[in-house]
Formats: sequence, structure tokens, C-alpha cells
Amino acid sequence: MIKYPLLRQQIERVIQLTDDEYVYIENHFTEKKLRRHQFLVQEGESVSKEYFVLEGCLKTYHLSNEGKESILQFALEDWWTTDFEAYFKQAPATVYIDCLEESRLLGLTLDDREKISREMHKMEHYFRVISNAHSVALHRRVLSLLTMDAKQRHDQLLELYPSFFQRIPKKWIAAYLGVSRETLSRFKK
Amino acid sequence: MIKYPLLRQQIERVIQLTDDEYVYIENHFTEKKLRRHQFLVQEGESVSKEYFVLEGCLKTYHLSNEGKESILQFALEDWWTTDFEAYFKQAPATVYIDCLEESRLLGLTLDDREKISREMHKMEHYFRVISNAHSVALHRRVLSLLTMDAKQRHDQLLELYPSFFQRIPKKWIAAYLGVSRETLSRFKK
DNA sequence: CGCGCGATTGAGTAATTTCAAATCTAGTGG
DNA sequence: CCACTAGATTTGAAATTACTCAATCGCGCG
Repeated sequence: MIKYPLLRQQIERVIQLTDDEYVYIENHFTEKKLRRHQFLVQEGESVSKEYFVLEGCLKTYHLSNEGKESILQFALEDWWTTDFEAYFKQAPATVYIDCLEESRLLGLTLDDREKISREMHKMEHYFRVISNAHSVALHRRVLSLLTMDAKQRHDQLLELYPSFFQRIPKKWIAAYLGVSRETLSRFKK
Repeated sequence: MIKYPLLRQQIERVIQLTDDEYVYIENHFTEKKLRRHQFLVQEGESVSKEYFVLEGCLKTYHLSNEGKESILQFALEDWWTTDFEAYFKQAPATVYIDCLEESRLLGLTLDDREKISREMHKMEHYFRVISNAHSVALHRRVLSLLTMDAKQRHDQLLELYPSFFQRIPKKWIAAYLGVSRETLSRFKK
């Protein structure tokens, strides 16, 4: 019985699955619901799962000693999120993940991930492709921080992910771009 | 016959290998020498291999339309380097990799990488750990670009990789930190 | 000795931040 | 449904940071 077609769709962007294969995979996931302002992960905690976002919106951020938030990732429908460093190394989290909207997630433990990868070579490939995509996105982000000024980064983000600007408060967009909200606000012309 | 103990040492930081296993792996690598100012990779080219640095020093950079270089990575002894996006996707390179000192490298093709991963589960694990370490490093770099000013980034780099400052011309350090060389020069007090 | 490249220094300028105040908005309880 | 409040956004002005451009310095090498 297929319960989450969105997850299947996402995986099948990379590999092909039979109904049986997909159902088998899906059974390793557990659903989790979060309300606004609830934490999925808090600094210092252990991180047992990675999560696929069925619906909603979350932000991953680092909190400095001075209380400044720097946003590493926004996760919307169709995205994977967790503190990957903590998850893979089974180490304490170094970031917070916070729910911006009421959200539904599917969680997968590291053991189940490895089990699935071992049993289905295709899935191991899927996870590697996802992980590479993740690295490539980080590369692009480093580049944009090195080569572009704040206005250019803003325009690029607007073009790449217009939905961010509709759903996410401007102050978090600013914390993602690495500018003050005042500066971001002045760009809107 | 073991020819490159440095490579073995590097792999054995993560997994254990017998002599036979290591020699088998080593035989998939081919040595390559480069002189100063030679390119390992140029934008637009295809990228058939990833490289382990036996000795020397290389820089991976992006060239903007205005001719400005932004440095993504310095690779010294013991590091892996290539245009990973191009290598994994078998797509044209988007960066240049340039030799700063006479260097000796060991190249591994994607096919051989996958072959080794398939045949030795340990090595698949090694490659995943390396890839995660890579992601984590990029995460840290995004964070440092978001949270720190140029002076703080400079001090952090000096602490993390003091050898960069001895071997690499200041202008490239500046291009790595994302500041002008004049600004970098003014930090030295 | 002098060339050439990289590094440094100075001065003026542009971009962005900070702080403070004014405005707008969404969510809450009555 | 409305009024109210806390939070979010915008605007202004001053202060800071880093940049650009230009000139100078220092050193290795032919």
C-alpha cells in the first residue's frame, strides 16, 4: 500500500522502482508532524534520523555566541533535511532546525538507510546522487558568497527559489543571504 | 608491491586494509606529474579522474566574466581534488584547477572508483566518509562567510591551516577568503 | 644592476551595518 | 468581527568596513 506518492516521485527522479520495491522502502520511514516554532533538532542533541519534507517549511541555522542566526538551509516540500554531520557521525548536533510552518515529515534512521543501501544497489546510488547534489549546492553557495555582492545574491535567490520570498519571513531570507534585514529591505526597488 | 604508502596511510585513517587489499586498490591509480602553472582541469573540459595529492599544491578556482578568480579549494599533500560536479555527472568542468608548485598526483577514474566500491564494501564506506567530510568542510565555510568578517575568517584560516600561509602567495589566500589583497595585507598586525 | 612580480601603504569612495524611530501586519482574545 | 499587541518591515542618518586606484617598497633572478 503506497502512502506517500511524493516520496516515490522524488526517488524516481533518479532511479526506477517497482511498486513492491517502493513499498518496501516506504515501510522504513516514520511520519512526524511538527507545529510552527517547534524544533526538529536542537544544538547538542543527538540526531537519529534524516527527514524528507512532505509538506511545510523548516530552517536550519547556526546560533552564534552573540545570538545571531545564520541560516544554512531552508527545507520545503520535496527536500531532505537534518544535521547531516551529526547524523552521519552520530555526534551531537551543531545546528538548530526549526519549523516555520506546520509540517509533515518522513524520518529515516541511519541503520535503515544503510540496510536499504545494502539490499538495493539502486538506492545506494540514489543516496549518492542526492549527497552529490547537496555538495554541488554548497559549492554554488560558497561561490555566490565569494563573487557576488548582497544585491546580486538576493536577485539570484529570487530567480532560483521565488517561493522562498512568498513563504519565508524577510528576516530569515536576510539571515540566509548574510545581510541585515535593513539592507535586504532596501533592495526591493 | 606498495608504491605509495601515503595513500595507504590516508585510507587507513578510516578503514583497515591488508597488504593485498591495498595493493589491489593502488593498481587502479595512475601517477601524474605537473609543473607550476600547468592546468589539471580547465573550464569546459571533461573530467575523467579524481586525484589524490602525493606532493605539491593546487588551487581550484572559478573565473568570473570580469576576470576575477574565486578560490574554492587548495589541495596539498593528502587531499583529494577534482571538479567533483563534473566528475560525478560526467559533465563539462565549471572550474579551473591550477598547479601552484610542482606536484605528483594519483588519478582514479569514476569506473574504477565504482568497481572498487562494489568489490570492497569497506572502500565504499571510505568514499562516503570522505564525501561527508567534504560536505562538512563546505558547511563550515558557508558558515564562516555568513557569520564572520574578513579579519575573523583570516584568523580562523591561519589557525586551521597555517601551512597555507607559508606556501601559498597572499593574493590567492585573499581570493580564498573573499577579500582584496590590500585588505588582507592590512590584517597582518 | 635593473626588471618584474608580489606585497604594502595611503587616500578617497562605495557598500553595508548599526541604532533608533516609524509603520505595517498577522494572530489573539473579547 | 473588532481592537490590540507583539513581531516584522521599512526608513533615515551616522558609523564602519572593505574596496578601488595609485604609488611605493622589497626581493629574487637573469
